[in-house]
Order: sequence, then structure tokens, then C-alpha cells
Amino acid sequence: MAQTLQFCPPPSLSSQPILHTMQRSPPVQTFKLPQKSLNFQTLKDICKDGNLRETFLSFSNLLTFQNPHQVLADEAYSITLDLCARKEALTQGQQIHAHILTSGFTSDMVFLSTKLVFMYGKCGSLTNARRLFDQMPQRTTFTWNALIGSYVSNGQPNEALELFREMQLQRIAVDACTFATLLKACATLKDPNFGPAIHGLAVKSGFGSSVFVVNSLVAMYAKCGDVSRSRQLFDRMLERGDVVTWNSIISAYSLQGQPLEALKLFREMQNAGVSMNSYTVVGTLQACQELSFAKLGMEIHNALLKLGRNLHIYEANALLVMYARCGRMDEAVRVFQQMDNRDDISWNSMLSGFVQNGLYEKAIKIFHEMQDAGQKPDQVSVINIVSASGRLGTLLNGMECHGYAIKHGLDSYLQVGNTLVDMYAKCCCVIYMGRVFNKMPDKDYISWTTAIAGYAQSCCYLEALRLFREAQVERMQVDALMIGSILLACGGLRYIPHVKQIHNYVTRHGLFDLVLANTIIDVYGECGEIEYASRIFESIENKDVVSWTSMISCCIHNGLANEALDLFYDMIDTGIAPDSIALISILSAAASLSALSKGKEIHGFLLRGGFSLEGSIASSLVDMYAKCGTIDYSYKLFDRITHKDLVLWTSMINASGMHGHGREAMALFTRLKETDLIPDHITFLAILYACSHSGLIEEGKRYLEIMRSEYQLEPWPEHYACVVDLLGRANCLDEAYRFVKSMPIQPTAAVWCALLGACRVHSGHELGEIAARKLLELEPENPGNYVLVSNVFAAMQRWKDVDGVRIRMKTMGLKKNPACSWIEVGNEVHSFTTRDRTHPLNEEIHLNLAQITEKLEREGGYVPETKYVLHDVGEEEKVKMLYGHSERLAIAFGLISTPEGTPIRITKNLRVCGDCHAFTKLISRFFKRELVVRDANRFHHFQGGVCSCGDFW
DNA sequence: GTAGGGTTAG
Repeated sequence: MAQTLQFCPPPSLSSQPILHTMQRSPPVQTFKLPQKSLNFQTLKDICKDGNLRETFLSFSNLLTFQNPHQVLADEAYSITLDLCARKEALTQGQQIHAHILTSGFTSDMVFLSTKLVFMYGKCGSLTNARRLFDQMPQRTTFTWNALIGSYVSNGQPNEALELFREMQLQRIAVDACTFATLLKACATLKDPNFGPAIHGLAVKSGFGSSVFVVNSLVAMYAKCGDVSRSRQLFDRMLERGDVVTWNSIISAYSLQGQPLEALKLFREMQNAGVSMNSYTVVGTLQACQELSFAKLGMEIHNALLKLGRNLHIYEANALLVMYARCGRMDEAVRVFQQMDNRDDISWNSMLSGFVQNGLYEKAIKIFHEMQDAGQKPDQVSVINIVSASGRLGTLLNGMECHGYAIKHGLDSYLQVGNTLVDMYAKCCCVIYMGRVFNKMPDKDYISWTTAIAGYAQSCCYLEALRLFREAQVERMQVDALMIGSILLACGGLRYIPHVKQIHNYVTRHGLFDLVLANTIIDVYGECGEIEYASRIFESIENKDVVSWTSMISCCIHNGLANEALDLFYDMIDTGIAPDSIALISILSAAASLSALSKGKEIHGFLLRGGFSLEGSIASSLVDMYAKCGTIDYSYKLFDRITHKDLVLWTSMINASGMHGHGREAMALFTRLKETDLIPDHITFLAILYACSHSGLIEEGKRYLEIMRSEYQLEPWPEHYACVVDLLGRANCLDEAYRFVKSMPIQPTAAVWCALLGACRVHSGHELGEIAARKLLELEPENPGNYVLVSNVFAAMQRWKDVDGVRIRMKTMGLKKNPACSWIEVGNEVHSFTTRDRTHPLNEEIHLNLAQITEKLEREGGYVPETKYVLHDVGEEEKVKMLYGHSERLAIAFGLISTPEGTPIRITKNLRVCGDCHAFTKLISRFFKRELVVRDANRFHHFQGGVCSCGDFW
């Protein structure tokens, strides 16, 4: 007949002082007793198996019915309490505690109380452990060690050290265990002083060569970053060490990021005949987290499988992490699926594995799976899932995760907050980012750096600077990353004095590293401070490819494309191999100079260097060939590229557009639609631009329409400007103005600029005045606008207004960009300004130009059209001015310095004027030359007296 | 008589 025994604290217990140490009453649990009686040896055997329930049955049977002798009862309590500690079974432990108090069997209260302190510590109930300890009238070294151990394993290393001080004061004897435990506390604290101090005491107390102590020392020094000290101790211990000694040193090297040494020691350990255990497996797998060591990791995996036992959870988790770090998520998934037990670390490791490998959708999926499986996501899960949403840039997903964090009280974790700030920044949602940042209860310097970078990268430069000042007030640590963001902000704002200040700050605080120096070159470059940029560039001793590229970009950005090309060749001479970014920059320099032979040279360089022609490099080449006037090369190259991405299609459409190949651009767009790619804002900008340059009005309007209706792309001001340009060029000025007024967004300067340009060409006086006023209102600091406006007034013969504009421009300290044309001859770029007389062949050029003009007047009926001279000067002077236009000088030079019949390619920084356009047409006819002129806006191909633009530009 | 040292996610 089965009997039942209830385990619950008896009511009388509440009067006993020791009960107050209990924080909560254990729930009532009922175990059925087996009919067969058991003896103490059976209890021991069952306990060894580790089955808590069986042990309890056996325990209660023994205690109640079989053996009323106290000594035996003590031992029964003891082994059962040990099992509770091992299983972290607090409830059962408390029941035994209650039982001890009521039974009165115990002969050695110090011994059993120590066991209880130990049990409570292991079960995470520090308060119970401490109260019990405090109430004990007598304590042994074991008791002290048990409580010190409780503090260490419950993450309170400082309290552990404090207790040790108390122990010293009371002159309690210490043992090896005391030191081993204390050294573990020192390892968690990572304080460079505590560990060696305890080490010294251990030696003094005669425990310096205890294997327990030395093993702890090896681990402690490694965790405090002094792996060489660990190695010293290990080498001295080698003869007397055990498996733990080996495990400690292997883990030390893995931890330190020296996988080779760790793996070497693993081999040595095997050669020494020391058999490994699960700690060895984990430590070694940690060293296999680089792709090159993955093979060994897989060998260990196979060896584990051959053992024919289930994997320990630590082993399986380490395998997951190893495979994830090696990029083998398929293997990680396989291990994960075969695990019979999964803990929070297993789930989180999978989750972070997916995130690390860029498999964000799968990360989101497993986040839901873990919830379905009853594993509650914790702060680590949330950090990973929020980070995945950020990298996906999916705001809605990110907000959902944020909601989850709030609902489960995880948003107050510092790292969760930091990741949320980063996620909102990556989703381009600086407003929410700011809110999360402001609400964070604690912030570290990572929070500040992330938020500042978020603002700077979203072009909220002022906000970035404001936060930076606040960070300084808060005395936050300022690191190179934060400075990088601030430089970005100052660069964006063109705050040159600020940039200089930061430059000083960086120098004074010794923060100047290569990365920062390169960034400062970039920023000075952006701000037009070529001198400063160059000075820093020169001062860098070990320039890397980024330093060179930054300086090259600085030159390109400031119109020094020739210098950029020189720098590029200098870099190659120095022995630094250009990377794709350097090559893309230099291609843009060749493109901006229309330096075809340089461009071809770089193309050759790319092919020789084994760069695959795809991605940005392919698009840059297409763009370069188009801008060098050889659109045919662009088409050929484009057709040869197998993997065409959207940027490449867009570049090709844009290239067609600038050469006036509107129909080809449309055909390309149709082909693009047949692929899997989806045109974006930039693609539509290119096609609208192409339509406007080929006078395809209806087509352009249709593209704007399908952009909105078919692709749900809300047009940017740039798209509207393109349509205004399109209508304006076609002399539909009224429609253009109506269009501007009907825009759903405020028209920007670019829109008014397009309208104004059209008014000038088509003499739209009244409208021109409206557009001019709006333009100067919106962009009073752009000198180009004043030039355009004064030109419009000049075309209306309103010379007083012209003067007014010029005076206003002067008082604002603005200067018009001077005209400049250039031509590449014999691998060198020759440039000419208006009425330039500085060229070595100056005499010949001017003589030739006079002869050409005469021939064209005589044979081609050329008459200078002085209405294009927008200066209030006499007729004769106007003719002189026309003759001095930079493109004519370049053409004259081209004619005398290149073989007959070869094409001449000229590039001009401003738009070509009407008179020069007519002049060039005649040259192409009477000198039988093909001329390709690229102006600020487009290409003109002159051949046999006609231009590809159809006189429409 | 006890235990104590070495391991996994961010």
C-alpha cells in the first residue's frame, strides 16, 4: 500500500528564527513512497544517478521509516542537499531545510548549515545564504568558502573580496579553495591590482603551487589581459598539471585572439596523453572561429559524434557559434536541429549567427520560432533582432521589436537602448532616434557616439554638433569615432573654423590616427581647403590607399582633375595598389577632364589588375566613356557586362541622355523593365533628363506619370525641375509655369533655375523676372544664380538691373566662375580661359584662329552674333569678346596639333554660347573634322555642319 | 565527511 508524505514547512517552524531566512514558502509537493524499503546505500546510488525525484522518494523513505539514527540522517541530508545544489533545485532544498529544523535529528549543525549555505548559494538565493551564515554561532573555513563562492557565482565579486577581508580580520584559517574562489572573483573584476595581490597572499600562505590555485591564476591573468603571465605559470606547472591546467591555457589563448597558439597547445595536450573533456572541446572550438581553422572544428565535431553520446549543451552551443562565425549557417542549423536540449544561449547564438551572416529574414523567423518554442527572448535576443531590423532598414519591423522590448521591460538595458538608437538611425528616422536617446535612463559613450553619428549621417549636422557639446558637458569619453562624425557634420556645414578647431583638438589629445587623418583630408577637401588637406596628406608618414584616395577626391572636388591624375600615378609609383574606390575616383577625374586616353589607360589598368568589370567599376567606366565623348564605347561595354545592376542601367540611360540619344535611352528603359530590377528615383531622373535633352515632351510627361502611378515613387524636386526644363526648352513657358504652380511640394531653386534658363532662351521676360526673384530668394549665396539672373536682364536690355545684380553679388563677396575649356592632346590636358595668352603655342593659336575666322566668314558666311555677348559694351568690343571665348582657343589649338581628319574633343565648364555653336558647326563642315564638345550640360557632336543637339540645348 | 580551478550568446 502506497503511503504519501507531504513536504512543506510545518506551521511551528514560523516561530523559529532560522525560518526568517526563507524568502518564500515552498509550494506543497507530494511524492508517493515506494512500497519496497530502501537502505542508505540505495539512496547514495540513486543520488549518484542525479534523478531528483527518485532521490527524494528514497530520502523520505529512509528518513522516516528506515533509519532513525542521527549520524546516518546527517549524511542523508548532506547528499540530498548536494544534489539540490547541483540541480539548482531551490524548492526542494528549502524543503530539506525545513525538514532538518523539524526533525531534530542533526548532530552537527555547523556541518549541515554549511551545506545549506552552499545549497542556497548554488540555487541563486544569496539572501538566504547570507542570513543563515550570519545566524550561525560557529563557522568553519568551509562555511566562509561556501559564502564567498556564492557571491562569486552570483556575480558579486566585490562582496566576495569584502568577505575575505572580514575573514582575515577574524583570523580564520584559509585554504586553497579560498584562493581559487577569490581568484575567480578577480578574473571577473578584471582589475589589474586585485589579482596579483591575491596571488601574492596565496604564495605567502603556502598555496602558490596548489594545482587548483595555479589553474585559477592561469585563467585570471588571461582574463586580465596578461596571457604571457598565464603562460609562465602554465609552463612551470606542466609536469604536475591536470586537464584543467590545459583547458585554462587553451581558453586563455582563444580568449586573447591567438587561435594558432591555442590549437598548438590542443595538439600538445593530445600528444601528452591527457584526455579532453567538454571544457577542452569548448575552448578549442573557440579557437576555430576563423574560416581557416574551420576544418579542425569539424574534426572535433566528428570526434564528438563518434563518442556516441549526446552532446553537452556547452559543446553544442560552442559548435553553433563556431559554425556561425565561419559563415556555415547550414551546419549551425543542423547542429541546432539535433540538440535535445536548447537553452537561451542556443537560441541567441542562432539568432546572432543569422544576423552576423546578413541573413536578416531568417533572424526574424527564428526570433518568432523561439517564442513558439516557449523560450522567452531576453535582452540579448532583442539586441540582435533590433540590429537585424536596422540593417534591413525596415522601420516597421524595427518599431515592432522596440514595442516588444518595452512590453517585456527590456528597453531599459543600456545595450538595447544603444541598438535601438542605431536602428532608428539606420532606418533614417532621426526623430525617433532622438526620442529613444533622450529617454535612455543610462547612457555610455557608445550611446552618444551612435546618436551623434546618426545625426551626422542623416545630414542633421547642427543636431550632431549640439549633442557633441552636451557629451562634453557630461564629460563623456571622446574617441576617434565621435570625432569622425563631428568632422562629417562640420564638413557638411562647411564650418571651416570648426574643422580647424577639431583638427587642433585631435592633435592636442593625441587622437590623430591614420583613419582620422584621412577623414580630415576628406573634410578639408569638401570645404575647399586644398592647402590644409594637402598639408595633412604630406605629413602622413605611412599613407595608405585611403589617404591617397582622399587627396585625389579632394582635388577632383575642387576642380583639380589634372592634379588628381598626377597623384594617382604618384601613388602607383610609391608601390601602393589602387583599390576599386581609388579607381572609381580616378575614372571620374578622367571623365571630368574628358581625358579619353587617360580613361582608356585606367581601363587597361583595371583589366590588368584583375578587377572584374561589374558593380560600381562598370558604371564608372560607362560614365567615363560617355563623358569623354565616346558613347559608342559605353554601349559596347554595357552590352558585354553580364550582371547588370540598376546603377549600370541608370548610368547607361544617363549617358545616352547627355549625348542626345533620347530614343536609345527610352529603349534602354524598356529593356530594363523586362529584367527583375525595379527603376528607382535616380533611374527616372536619368530618363527625364534624356527626354528633356532630346525634346521628347510627351514622353517625359508620361515617365513622370508612371513614376508615380506604376512605381509609387514620389518625385523629388529634381524630377520636377527636369520636367520644367523639358517644357521650357520646348518653348511651352506658360505650361511650365502652370506646372511649377501645381507642384505638390515647394519648388526648389533648381526648379526656378530651369524655368529661368528657358525664359532667357525664349525671351519670357515677365516670367523670367518672377523666376529670378524666387531663385535669389532661395539661394542667395550661389554665384551661378546671379550670373544667370544678370544674363536674363541683359537679354532684356535692362542694363540697370544687370548692374544691380552685379553690385549685390559683389557686396556679398561672390565671384563668378571663370569660363574654361580644355582639350587632351598627346596624353596631356591643355586648358584655356577666356582670352588666354599663356599657352606656349599662344602666337600660333591666335594666328590660326584669325585665319579660321576669316575663312569661315568668306566661305561659310559666318557673321558674329553679338547678342550672345551679355555685356554693355560697343559692337566692336563684343566681337572681340566672342573671338576670345575659351572653346575657340581650344579648337584652334586642336586643329594645329592633331592630324587632319581626326576627331577633336573639347570640354567646357560652362554652357556653350550660341555664336560659338554656329562657329563650331561651320568648322566641322569646312575643315572636315568631327568635333565633340561637352559643355556644362550635355554633349554636342558636330559633323558636316550640323550638331547632334539639333540646335536645341 | 563537504568544495574549490577551466566553457557558450552581445
